Amino acid sequence: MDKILDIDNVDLKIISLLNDDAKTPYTEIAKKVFVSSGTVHVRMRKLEDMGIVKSATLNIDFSKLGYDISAFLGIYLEKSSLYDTVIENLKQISEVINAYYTTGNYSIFAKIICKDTNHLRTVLDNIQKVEGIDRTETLIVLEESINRPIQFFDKTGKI
Amino acid sequence: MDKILDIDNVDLKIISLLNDDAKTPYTEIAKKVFVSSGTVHVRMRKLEDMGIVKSATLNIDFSKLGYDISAFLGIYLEKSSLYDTVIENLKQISEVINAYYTTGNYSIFAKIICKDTNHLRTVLDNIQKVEGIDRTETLIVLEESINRPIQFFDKTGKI
DNA sequence: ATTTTATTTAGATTTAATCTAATTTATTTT
DNA sequence: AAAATAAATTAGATTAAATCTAAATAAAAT
Repeated sequence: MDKILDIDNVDLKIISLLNDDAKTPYTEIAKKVFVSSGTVHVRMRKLEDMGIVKSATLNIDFSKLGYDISAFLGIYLEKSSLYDTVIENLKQISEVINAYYTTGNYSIFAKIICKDTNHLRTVLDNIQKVEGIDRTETLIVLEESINRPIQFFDKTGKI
Repeated sequence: MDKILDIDNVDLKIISLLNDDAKTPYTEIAKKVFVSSGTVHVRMRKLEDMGIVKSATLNIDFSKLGYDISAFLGIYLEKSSLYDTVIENLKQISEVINAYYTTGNYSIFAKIICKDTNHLRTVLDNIQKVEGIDRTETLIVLEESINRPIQFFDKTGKI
């Protein structure tokens, strides 16, 4: 039984609306989806139980909090078998907020957030020190031009 | 007047707790921060007014919704002056959920989410068709090993 | 020291979340 | 196709939280 079959347009519409603003009351979601608020509750509990909706988080403007630099890091390992241990070490560095195993030249692809260039320098130093990391390439984010949630479609168009 | 000076550890602690679970009732946040729930409200309104907290969104397991492939794209432009118009065109492609202006070799660095390899193929085709794009490099995400919110620190340690 | 200003709080009111039982809708069986 | 069963949805009641207001406290300025 395919999980995706258990998901209908009501579910997707609810996810879509809450993705725009996770604090929207279920009563309001209910009106927009043309069901009762009870149904919204039931559907959301189902989505949470299925692990589809994992949590709700804030969308924060980090630069306004003094975290002015975010950057992507392409990390080259000495041996790709070191992946797991390097990831464990990167978890110890709190500025690393994402890390991925990707196809392409990099062994690990990561995202970091820092306060300023000095902070960035320190973080890069700490990352270079991690056993098994050969070298890194840094892509500093100068502008975020698109940042939006996924949009769902069915045969009839946007949900 | 520096905005960051208006933010104290109470604010950061509130942001930190709500970042873990944006649906946590303010009454519960209040207990953990040792202030009244009214104060949590006031602080959150301040943070929203200052544009620091922009919104709350869901953390969704896209693979369970049938979106099995996410990928980063390094995009090379014919001329870097085409940045703005290319971004406008990328906004029309709903699978593009992030796009950045970054240092490094790429003119644009983007993230896309697709259902399967067929869908990825279509999306890549559509992106290649965008006027001004020279070529792209695709980094397909095979595993997300770290995904967490930023952690705040002051002189005394983690907030 | 006194006034002014800002922040926090307790308590009241409004609003929403959650639960339950009943109804409706859909599915299966005969 | 009709009856029986199962599943989903709803209205309404209860519980809990958000929001507002006015008073109290604390901080800053004169």
